[in-house]
Amino acid sequence: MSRQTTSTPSRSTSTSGSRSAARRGAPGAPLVIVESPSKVSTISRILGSGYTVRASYGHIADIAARTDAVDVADGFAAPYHLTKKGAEVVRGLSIDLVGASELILATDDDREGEMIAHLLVEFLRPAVPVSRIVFGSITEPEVLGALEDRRSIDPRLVEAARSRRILDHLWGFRMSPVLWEKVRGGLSAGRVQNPALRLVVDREWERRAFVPAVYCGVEARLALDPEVVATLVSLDGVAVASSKDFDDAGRIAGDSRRLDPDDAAALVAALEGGELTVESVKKEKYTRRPRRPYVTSDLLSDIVNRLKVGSARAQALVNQLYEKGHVTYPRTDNPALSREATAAARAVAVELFGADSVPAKPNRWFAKKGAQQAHEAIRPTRMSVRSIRGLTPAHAAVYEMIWRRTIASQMVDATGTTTSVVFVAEVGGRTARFRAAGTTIEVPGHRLVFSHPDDDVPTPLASVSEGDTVAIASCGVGEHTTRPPARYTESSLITALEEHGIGRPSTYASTMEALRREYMWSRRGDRALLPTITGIAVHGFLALCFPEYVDFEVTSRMEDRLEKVATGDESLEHLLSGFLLEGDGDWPALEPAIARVRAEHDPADRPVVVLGEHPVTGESIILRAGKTFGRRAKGAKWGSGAPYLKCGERNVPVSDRIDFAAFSLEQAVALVDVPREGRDLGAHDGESVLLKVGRFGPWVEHRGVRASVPVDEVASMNLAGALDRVDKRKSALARRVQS
DNA sequence: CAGTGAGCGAGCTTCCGCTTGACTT
Repeated sequence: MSRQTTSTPSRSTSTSGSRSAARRGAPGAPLVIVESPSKVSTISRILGSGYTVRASYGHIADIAARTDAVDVADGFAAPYHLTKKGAEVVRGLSIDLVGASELILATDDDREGEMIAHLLVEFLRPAVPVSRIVFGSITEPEVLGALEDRRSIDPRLVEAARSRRILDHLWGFRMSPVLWEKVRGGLSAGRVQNPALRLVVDREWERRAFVPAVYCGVEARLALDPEVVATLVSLDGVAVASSKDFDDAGRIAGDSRRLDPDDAAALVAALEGGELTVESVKKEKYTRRPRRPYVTSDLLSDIVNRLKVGSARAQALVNQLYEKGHVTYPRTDNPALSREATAAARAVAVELFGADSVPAKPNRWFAKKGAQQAHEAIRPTRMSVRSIRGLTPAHAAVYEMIWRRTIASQMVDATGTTTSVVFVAEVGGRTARFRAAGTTIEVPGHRLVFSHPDDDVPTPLASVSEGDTVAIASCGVGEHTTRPPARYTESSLITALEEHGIGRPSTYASTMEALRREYMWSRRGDRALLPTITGIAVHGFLALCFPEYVDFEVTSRMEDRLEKVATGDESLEHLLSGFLLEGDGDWPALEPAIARVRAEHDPADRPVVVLGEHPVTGESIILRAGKTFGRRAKGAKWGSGAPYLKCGERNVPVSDRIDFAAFSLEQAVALVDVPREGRDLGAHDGESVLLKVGRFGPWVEHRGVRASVPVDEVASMNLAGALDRVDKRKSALARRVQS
């Protein structure tokens, strides 16, 4: 949804008169402006009645959402206009400013906060003295201390923010139209979404190319207490291949060898009822630090995984806890805890688990390079409060996660011992070595409070010594298959973006929604993200024509350059000119690249994939993204824009949402072989059953009832199968009529 | 994202980053 920008006042004008009296602060009192209204009451309480505290509600102004918003010829000038909401905010603040003795800008301590402060001055035009203060957390010492540490707005930081804003605008508003021209109307490109899409699409190609390897292994259950399962690791000194030894093509990558099934069977037969000798016992210290206190990406991931909700809902849950004052600021990239919070978390741990549960020197956590660090980690505001009455179960669960994670972060490492035992057996003239490993945790430390699905599960190993012989309780051959890399979920995608420093805590959830518009989807009840055919086509196009602009490192390079702007070592114009016009060490010039692609790239050369040849006609079958049709604002389409299969002269539509990794030549042939007018599967009740292929995929029809057919069932679809689908559809329709 | 299934017509789409509401069920 695009934001309207206007500086004309609208509605609530009639009430502004009466509001002004109520709103105006104490005469002669300084006006303090923060970004978020939920900070207002706390800061008000700290400052007392001598100050008026108000909020800007985030950004109040923006550059226009139009391609011509930036005047390149005029040194990349891009005027900021009040947004619709910003105009209302500014109107209210001007009233608050009447009679104020001074204006104190207390927006967040980061680049965007500096820009908001700057824009407030630009649009409020105060006649009183203006100063800028920052505080890391809303505590009395920090806030009062900040008042003693006034500064002016940093114009370089503002310039860095402006550079970021304009660069993103140029990128998005110049590259998107190339997609409309070369791929399909309505599509979008941008600094954050390009690499995010790449992650999802690359993973899909990996899965498509993945060749599972089938291999067998031998496992021996040993008569120990607790029972130990030892795995065959080598035969006659040659390593036996296991899942980690195979690459994505199903080949063995290292020196190991696939175990021959006959060898395995012979070995099992020989070992049955026998024993293994302990060849070596190796003990290593096991240590795991606590996880860092929550930053937005970690917390969203954990909520999405544990509560099975989308990232937007996850973000809303945290926001609501914050708005009620239960947790600190919910959008942060900084895992650091304040000194007070650290002490409070330690005190809670000591009270619950004793003095030994915290390290002598408090654990400290640091933000990654490039992080904005305007806030501390997400933590309970009152550390001793373990649960809060009156919350919904979802809110309570999120609060408890935050509480646990915070306390755990201040506790001692989990330590223990990892024991690895090698067993040997000489059977039938062959030397078989087995291995078993186990971990015992002696000091659980932080694990007492916070557990994570990725935590190691303790697996105590029975005590054995070198030279011991151990009876084999049972022995067997196991057949295993390697698995392709997992698809991303919103949770893991957000984590990956955060690791690359791409996107900001305030935008992760909306980035997911933006990508779901055209580029990715998930099946009902499944969180795995699949790229659409459009998404695969767009990424393919971008990777081919603008390889530097799908790079995971572009954002971090941009951040380095913005840092130079912030320190005064580079000008906005120099940075943007390099980015758009001339190119420099960090990026090729965007505009010439676009001109080249416009002139040289033929949309006809953009198959998504050549699936292979039709076994009968010999023609190649090609999957293509939809034609360059536009889409009306209200959703009605100009052209179908749907992807299609091309086989000779014939075009067959395919759903944008198919399982691309599994989409095979056989499936494509089955689709292409369905005639345009449909295939008659036979008659039932005097009327024929028809199989057709439409733009939402294949479907069958009988007596006006239509039911869709999964792509992988087209080849084998017959009269009985079609009637079955039609019947199911009929009863689904009937149920719907009832309710 | 349930459950659709045209083939005309010639003007729309788009970025990232701050922050809450005012809608309905």
